[in-house]
Amino acid sequence: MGRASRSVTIYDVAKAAGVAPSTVSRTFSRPGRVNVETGDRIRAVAEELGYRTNPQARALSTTRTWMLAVVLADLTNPGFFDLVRGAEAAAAAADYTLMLAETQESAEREQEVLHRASAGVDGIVLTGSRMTSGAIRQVAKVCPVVVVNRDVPGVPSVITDIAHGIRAAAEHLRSGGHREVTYLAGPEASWPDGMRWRCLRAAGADLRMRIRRLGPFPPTVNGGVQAAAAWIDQKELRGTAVVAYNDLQAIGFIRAVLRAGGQVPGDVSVIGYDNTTAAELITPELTTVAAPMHSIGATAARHVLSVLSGSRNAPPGPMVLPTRLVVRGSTGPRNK
Amino acid sequence: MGRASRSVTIYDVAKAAGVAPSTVSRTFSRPGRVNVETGDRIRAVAEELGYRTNPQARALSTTRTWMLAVVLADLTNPGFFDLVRGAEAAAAAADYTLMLAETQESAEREQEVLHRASAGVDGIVLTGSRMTSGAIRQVAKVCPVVVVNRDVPGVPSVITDIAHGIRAAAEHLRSGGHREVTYLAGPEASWPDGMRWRCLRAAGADLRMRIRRLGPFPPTVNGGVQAAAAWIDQKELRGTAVVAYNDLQAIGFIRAVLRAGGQVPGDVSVIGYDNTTAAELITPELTTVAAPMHSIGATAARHVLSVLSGSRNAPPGPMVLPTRLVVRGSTGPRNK
DNA sequence: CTGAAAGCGCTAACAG
DNA sequence: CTGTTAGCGCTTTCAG
Repeated sequence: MGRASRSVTIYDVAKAAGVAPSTVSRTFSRPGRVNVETGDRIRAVAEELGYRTNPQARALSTTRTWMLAVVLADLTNPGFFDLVRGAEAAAAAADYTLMLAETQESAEREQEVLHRASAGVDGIVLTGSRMTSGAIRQVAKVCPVVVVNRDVPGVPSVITDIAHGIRAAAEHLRSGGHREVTYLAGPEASWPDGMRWRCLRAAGADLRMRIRRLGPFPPTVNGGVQAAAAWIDQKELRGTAVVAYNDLQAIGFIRAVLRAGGQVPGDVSVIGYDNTTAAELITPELTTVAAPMHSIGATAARHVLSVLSGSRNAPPGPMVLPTRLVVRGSTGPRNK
Repeated sequence: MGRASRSVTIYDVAKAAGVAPSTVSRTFSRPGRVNVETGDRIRAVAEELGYRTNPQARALSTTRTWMLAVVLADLTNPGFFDLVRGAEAAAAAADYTLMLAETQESAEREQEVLHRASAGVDGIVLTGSRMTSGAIRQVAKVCPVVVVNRDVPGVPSVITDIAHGIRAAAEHLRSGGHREVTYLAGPEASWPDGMRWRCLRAAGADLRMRIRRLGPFPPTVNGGVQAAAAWIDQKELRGTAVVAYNDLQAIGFIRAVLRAGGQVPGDVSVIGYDNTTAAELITPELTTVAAPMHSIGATAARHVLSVLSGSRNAPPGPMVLPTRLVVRGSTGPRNK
């Protein structure tokens, strides 16, 4: 016999209100199916007694926890804020509570987190995953999952139009006269990294630009600093423009170049990815590819919710949202 | 009768392993109290069947959810990252899972979030609260709470040595020859805001500096921009130094001043608060007061946990952690 | 519309 | 060490 600490239950309320427990239960779970007067009385008594419905007990009999998990690789990455808020908004609209978990870029931690979460939430929005597609499909079997920024066949996902954003970036550089651009690679297990690289290559081929790749480097300011060191080492091969895996990396790169006496965009034009708030903070301000993070989060959450409510029409492929290039001061015409 | 969707339960495992359900239960909740061979067999069978212990059911009989909530005002505020990670580390060490909730600076939302969370988690770390002390005490009655960055009599809390940090800031300015400093106020319901202001006043009185207050302004980059406009309007009264509510505000302030043609620190020295990563990103780099956010989070979480495990010795007052001034390029000698 | 009763999956006495 | 037996608080048939 579990010796739970006493709190106010439907039984207490029922006794105080002179009705059956099931009526109290209905009052809170199916308000329509109870006499409105009785309902009011019960609610009043409940309020007075300080009754709080116990979500665990409810979940036990309904298998619904009314919780959604958003699991992400790195809390620190500003790109996620709006995503989280979008998801939160969509969840709240459906009376769901959001739970956030960070995996710190570790596939192992991610596995563990997912394992835990999947038992306690109704659905999962998985972003920045470092796990294999197989492992993700596995999780998706146990608990509805929507993957963000990655295409995992068989699992619903929402991604952005990377090809378009990268193409716009390449065209922008091309129109500034740049013909040799270096891509600073992000984490190896990152799907968007591979995608950005391929798209940039394709755009380069199309626009007759030479594209080189450097890295991988961590997706952080410090990673960008490392990248700059490597880039500087390249001497004559380095070209006149750089597209970084993300804003943080681009910022680190710019700072390191400036510190080494270089000029941005004088010596090198730099483009980031994500359009985080930091992009506007630095000098020069960062040209970057922007995605509608809020919508992404909202779309993903809404889709998990729709699966939960039994919608059987799995979309044929990933849902794709648009990107756009935001031109600022870190890019300029070629200068040599 | 709740018609829960079938998943693997201890009964299934028990049958397959030829033991009583309670033995299976023990295997997972009290591994010590079961024959190691039997335990191994059960674990093997469980693994094979894909058994997952149901946290809701467990919580129902133990009243322990093994979840901690960290509720914070603004996800975007970089100061929180390390706090969250510290809390996460402490929680993980005790086998607890962290759940994050954002209140977006709204007391109403906060109330609501707390209401929800308190029913589903074992304890709460409450940071950046905008609620009244009374309301917080109320919540604390229902569910163990540790408040961060605020002193709420009767509720355990961890705060930082604001007086020390602000005093160091004032001394630093004073030694640069500054005698008139303006404090840019943060949100009105913010406890640290009031505290910083009072400490700065006190330090000013002590060091014979004149302290003025401007605001309140939002604790954001944009708030800093607004603050700069107000500050510039002050004309002769504005003094030669500014202490902002936080880094974001300080950054906005600096940018706006630079944009208006002013010099930093030439015309005005600026000090932030929090030592967020952005402080190092901007030009000039920001002088700021740093607090050990990771420790704060860890301390808070550990304390909630200790209350949960029945430690009855409530600390007499808030636990206070040290602060220090990080001097960078946004402050310099007085120049007029 | 309301009451009675049977679980949801797990834990915790209590015997043996 | 293991089996038996009551529940934890809530939902949901099934009667009335």
